[in-house]
Amino acid sequence: MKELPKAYEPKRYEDEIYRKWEESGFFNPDGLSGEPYSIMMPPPNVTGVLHLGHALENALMDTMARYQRMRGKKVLLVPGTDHAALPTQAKVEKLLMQEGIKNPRQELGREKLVAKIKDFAENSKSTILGQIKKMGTSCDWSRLAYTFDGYRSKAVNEMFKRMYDDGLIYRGYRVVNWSVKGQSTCSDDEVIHVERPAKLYTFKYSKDFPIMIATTRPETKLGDTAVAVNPGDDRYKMYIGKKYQIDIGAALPLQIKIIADENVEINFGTGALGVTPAHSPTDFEIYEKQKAKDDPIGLIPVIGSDGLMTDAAGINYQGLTVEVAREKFVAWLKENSLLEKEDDIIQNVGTSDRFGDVIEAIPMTQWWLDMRKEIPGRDKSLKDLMRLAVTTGLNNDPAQKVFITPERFKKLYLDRILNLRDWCLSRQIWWGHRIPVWYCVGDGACKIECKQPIVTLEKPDYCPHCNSKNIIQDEDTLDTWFSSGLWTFSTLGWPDKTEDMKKFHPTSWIQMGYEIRDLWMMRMILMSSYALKQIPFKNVYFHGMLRDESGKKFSKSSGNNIDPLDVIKQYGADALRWSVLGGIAPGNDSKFYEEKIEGARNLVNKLWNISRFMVARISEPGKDIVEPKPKTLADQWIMSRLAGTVETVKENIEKYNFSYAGEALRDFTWNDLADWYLEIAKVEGDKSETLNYILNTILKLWHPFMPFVTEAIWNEAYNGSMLMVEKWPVANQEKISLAVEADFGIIQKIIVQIRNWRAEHKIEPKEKIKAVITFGRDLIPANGGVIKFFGRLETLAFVKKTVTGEATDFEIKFDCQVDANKEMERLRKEIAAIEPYVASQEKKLANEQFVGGAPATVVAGERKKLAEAKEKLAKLNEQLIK
RNA sequence: GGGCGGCUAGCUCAGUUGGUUAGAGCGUUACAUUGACAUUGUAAAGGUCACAGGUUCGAAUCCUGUGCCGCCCACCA
Repeated sequence: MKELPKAYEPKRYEDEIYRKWEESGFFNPDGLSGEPYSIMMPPPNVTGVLHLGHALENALMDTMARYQRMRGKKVLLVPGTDHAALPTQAKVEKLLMQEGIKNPRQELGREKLVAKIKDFAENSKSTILGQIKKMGTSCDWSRLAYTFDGYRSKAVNEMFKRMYDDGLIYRGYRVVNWSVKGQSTCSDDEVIHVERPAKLYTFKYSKDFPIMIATTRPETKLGDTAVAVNPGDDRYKMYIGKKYQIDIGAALPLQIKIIADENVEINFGTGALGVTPAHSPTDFEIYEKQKAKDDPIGLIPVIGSDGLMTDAAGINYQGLTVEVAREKFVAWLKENSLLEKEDDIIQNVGTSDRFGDVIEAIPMTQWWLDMRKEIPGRDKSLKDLMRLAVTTGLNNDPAQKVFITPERFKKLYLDRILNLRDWCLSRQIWWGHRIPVWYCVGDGACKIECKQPIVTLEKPDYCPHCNSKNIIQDEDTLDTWFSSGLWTFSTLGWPDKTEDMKKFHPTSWIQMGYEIRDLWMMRMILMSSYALKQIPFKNVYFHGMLRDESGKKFSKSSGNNIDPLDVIKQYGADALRWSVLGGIAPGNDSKFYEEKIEGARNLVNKLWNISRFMVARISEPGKDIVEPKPKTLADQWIMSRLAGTVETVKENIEKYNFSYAGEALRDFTWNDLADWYLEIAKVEGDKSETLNYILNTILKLWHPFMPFVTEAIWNEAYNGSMLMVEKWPVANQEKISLAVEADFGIIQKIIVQIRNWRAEHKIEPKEKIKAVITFGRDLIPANGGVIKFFGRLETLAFVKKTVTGEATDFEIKFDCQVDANKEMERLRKEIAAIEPYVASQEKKLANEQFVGGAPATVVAGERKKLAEAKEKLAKLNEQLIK
């Protein structure tokens, strides 16, 4: 027997326990046997510290990892961090600007700025890793990965080269999403659409121009080269093919060609679209289409990468910001009576998710990944692979199919890839994987071939064509998601053919927030399907977002930020884990607030205290014990409930219903075990074996959810061994007995009735009363001791029922001074509650359609219910008359 | 414009293929307090399951429509 402190103090145990786990070597799968089970941690960005969302992710991953480890799997959970190219550079630049460095890129230059970012990244990396440990996450630190370390860089270059050699990566002059503030491109996924009021201007290029057009961006009209109309539009048909030369103030007169395009809607606006190929992705597509049709139109960039109007915009506009140029151009239209009208509208404007400024569409030469092109020798495009991975499975192999939880996200994913355009890979920021492409800037002796980019894994010494040593690397870096897309296998040593690759890929399960579905899941599927012909993971689970009490996202800017470390400090890691996991459903957001953490802390403490109680009553604690033989109904009952709980917990973890699994376990622990069985143990006595068995089992069940407190108790109770690698309990199905549970339910009902009666008659809890129970079944007197104890009865007598009614029936009479009026009132209240029910049951059973239509078992059940209710009612009426 | 999710007790949420008198936690109220635990116990109050139709013997659950809240996608100039 042991004396444990009254309350669980997480601080006393957590760090030491984590150290013991780490030292045990069981975080590393090499020390485990069994079937491999792998989870890759979504690497947190090295932009700062972990927030609550990460706490949720760690709780989810670790619960799964610990469960699987105890199930006897060879579990690998790889920790890591993401260099998060653009977000990190944006963040550090912002900090530097706050320190007074106005233009960090100009003032520091590439090398120094990258060094600063690296410092910052390394710093936040170590903070983050420390936080992951605090959460109790059982990951293999020997396989720690970073998207920007040597191994991962090697994988990135390899992937780029393979894709380039396959003709999927190309360099092309196209319209990109350009952030003027960030001085970089971004992908379509990083553009956030924001609704803003805007003006829609309807105007003509000149007095004799036959068609009106409308626009929200008048200043770009200085670069128009065509007007597109629907070929079926009778108003404009006759103009198709005609060319007009007009002067609206641009450097050169505009050459406007009237062209036909099916996508122009006749009924929208003026039914004509002013085409600005340089500054609209749609118009650029028209430009390309026209080129393909051998009926080319021009392309005039009038906005530069600095966000100012270019020379091509004309002497009156060049150097102006777009806003000023817009006003000026509109003024000019008005002066020349070309403006038909201006309407106020709400417009969706694309903004940069990191820099926040409005995204300009600007044509540039960039690196692209082709989504639609057939992969050499595979008869499929990347887009096809991405689709097949979730539908039939890659190569029609069901083993190569990704299962998505919740299922509705599968449809969203498929819809998304349907509209996928080529992925712009290159970024002009400096923090990130430099594109593995080199150019010969030769010594004048260059050949034409020297203009070709050289794509190699490492810097070549010579130009392969002219042998010049004058070779420079592409200035640009890769989209950060390119390296994240490789995560499931770059973490396992790819492109080398490692043992880990063989064992752990495809990975078993991954979890992530739904907000990065398009950014990350899609690209992992793309990369893995392409390079390995394997899916990256067999199962993917999407969690929702944690919000505060009023439904707002947690963020520093809205001042509602909660630091997981503070929560751990105050309540412990187990409480934090439980509070983020409680009440969540796959794919749904959930709310997080103080009371939830308190509730979790109370639960942790409750578990601690029932364990204390049990440990004190176990004469020979031992972890290798056989199932005890039940001696009483209560024993049978608790064993049945325990077995049922083992089953429920397992089933629900495997269906990713973490919340439900936990609730079932809580329900058993608190309501069945603590409130009933442990109380019974006080009267029935001699429960050592059973208590040992129960404690043993529930600690294992609780471990994935609350690793620290369970390990602490385990160590106190069964010192020497480690709970983390104990075998997960197997439900003894034979012990699950509905009959036993129903029988015990009768005893509970009797006790509740006595308690109620006492409460209603305001009988002091201390006061012992006498009672007589008329019973129909022997199990009632057999549990007399329990009833007497719970009901605080002085004496309890039993009378066997003479008339046989319902088998479960019992009646309690109290020998005690009570207020007769109160008793009448109580009886009336009870009668009033039952009467309507009896009436509705009678009506239901009188309904021939119900009796005829419903299954016999249902009808029989309803009949029984009616009989019981009627009997109870009769008895109450009888008592009332007395 | 298209789509998705939510609407169940004061609050946060369960409710698994339609079948007890719709549940839990928190909060509230009353009572208790040397007991493994006040980070506790016992009990009570509290719900037209957003609304309107429909299918069915029977609907919180299935179908249709409406409303409100939240989110995602889209090149509507």
